[in-house]
Amino acid sequence: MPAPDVFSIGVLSERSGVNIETIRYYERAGLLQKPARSPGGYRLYRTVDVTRLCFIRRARDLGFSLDEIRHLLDLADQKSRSCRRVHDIGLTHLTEVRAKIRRLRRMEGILATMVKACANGTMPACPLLEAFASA
Amino acid sequence: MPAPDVFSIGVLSERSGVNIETIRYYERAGLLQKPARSPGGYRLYRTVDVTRLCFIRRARDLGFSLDEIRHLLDLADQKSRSCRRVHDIGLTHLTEVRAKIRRLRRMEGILATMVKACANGTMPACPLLEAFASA
DNA sequence: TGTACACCCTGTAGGAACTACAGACTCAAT
DNA sequence: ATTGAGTCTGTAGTTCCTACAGGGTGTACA
Repeated sequence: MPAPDVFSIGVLSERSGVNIETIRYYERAGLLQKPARSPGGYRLYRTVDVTRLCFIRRARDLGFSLDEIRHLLDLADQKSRSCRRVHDIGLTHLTEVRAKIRRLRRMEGILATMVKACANGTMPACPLLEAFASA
Repeated sequence: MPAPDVFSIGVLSERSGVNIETIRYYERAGLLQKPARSPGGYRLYRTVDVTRLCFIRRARDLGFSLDEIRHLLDLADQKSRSCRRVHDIGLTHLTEVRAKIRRLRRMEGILATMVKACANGTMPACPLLEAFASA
């Protein structure tokens, strides 16, 4: 590895918690820029790539599609030059994020109730399903 | 349709917001019980199926895998007889749900800041990526 | 009664987002 | 110079859907 702040895909995988194969897949899918290469053809990464990959991982875990994440990353990269466009895309995602938070809160409350009741040994009728019937 | 509280897969799809093909897929995958059939072989559903499907849809949207949802549904169905087991599984999911809420909150704050700044016409340096670097 | 026409059936093949090899090459340490 | 872990490309498999094709069902209306 030529420089101390440059590292291999294995190290990137370890630091980001993203599978090596998945990293290469994200590169093919255009979510990560093609990295520099060592003389022997090894991919060379930097800290900024760890940050970006962590973001992708978290966003995926929260149910965003790769397409949505591409949009969010474009926001971060400020590829959409127009402030108006940044505003609009941001607002759309904001609405979605808030809806997800609401639903998770509801799920949280219900799970907490179940867990507490179960700790007491009294299993309540399960309200998990009903909670999502409406919203 | 034999009875008024019994309906076809098309109606179920409409009421739950889940694609017809996906409903059949969930049945194959064992997330939905095999429904009753009309004399001609049509699937017959009831309101309880709408509830269950809505739950699956929401949970998927929140990033849970079908396997995790199976677990949650088992909790709801109380297939896991032991209260201790219900407690443990519930607690695991509760921890996960709370972590998701934390991350979404962070994302919400950042998006809100960006959107507000953009409404003023001043584009800030983007903190979206950094937000997920640590947790 | 028959005949449209929308709906449903099974089965299979595709897409998205990974994941897991195989077979060959690289790199660092000895 | 050699060994062994790590990486390369390419391809094939998995999960979770999604979209037909080709055929049967249900009902409404003439």
